[in-house]
Amino acid sequence: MLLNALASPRRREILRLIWDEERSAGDIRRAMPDVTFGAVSLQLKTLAQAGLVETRRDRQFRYYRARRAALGPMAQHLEAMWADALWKLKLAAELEESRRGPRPERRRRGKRKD
Amino acid sequence: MLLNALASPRRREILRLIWDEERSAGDIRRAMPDVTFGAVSLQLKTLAQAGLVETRRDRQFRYYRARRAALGPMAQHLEAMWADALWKLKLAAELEESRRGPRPERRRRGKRKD
DNA sequence: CCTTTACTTTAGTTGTAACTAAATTAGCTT
DNA sequence: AAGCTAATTTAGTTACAACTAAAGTAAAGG
Repeated sequence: MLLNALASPRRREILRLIWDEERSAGDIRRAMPDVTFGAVSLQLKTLAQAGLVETRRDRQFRYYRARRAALGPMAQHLEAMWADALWKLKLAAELEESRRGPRPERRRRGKRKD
Repeated sequence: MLLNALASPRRREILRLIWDEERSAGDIRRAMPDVTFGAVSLQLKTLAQAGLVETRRDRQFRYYRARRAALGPMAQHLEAMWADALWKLKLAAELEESRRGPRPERRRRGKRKD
């Protein structure tokens, strides 16, 4: 659901990254080092289910881009928010608030099935 | 926060009730018998904190009314949702889904402080 | 084949939003 | 004053969204 998808500051942060140009999932993750790749992937899935992003696959990469048309009147609202310097601080505060365990992801080193 | 306040189907249901005319808290509660008075009051508080409702006090009653202006472009979006018959079914489904224990409120019968 | 890279999915944890029951506050009536 | 009624607030419960770690999938390159 549109309103539900936009209620999360994390998802709005992602949406903003892919507002003007598509980016790969890894690219998006690199822009938000406080969460794991899995977390970003799940949020992208939520956005996709809400119809707010479009996906393109190329080789081993998946590219995401915001579907502005699907946002209707909210597109303007979001852009206004992002343009407002005060809002930038609010977003930072919101993210800080919802960041409870920012430990780094461990490196995988081959399979360990037992 | 606007988007956050609108993300809850329960709050949108309340907002809709007080869209065209003010209603007392008890009146609102009577329109949603599946939750307690306390639950409605807390949601009204959330809406008030987001600046989405205005309150008026008269004798022992508190009247609430939607502040459409505060909703900006979302006002239209909400009205469009409510006008759409399909959306009515979706709202019903959402509420049904989030209704986990619709037991009636017990009658108070004097204080028991022990 | 095996390993690495890119990403998704699953299983399990945790913080918080939405709720209930009870206590509380406040106004009205007798 | 006591006893209503209207509504809020508090304390505690529960469901769920957001996360992590690990496993799984898939493509590229040795």
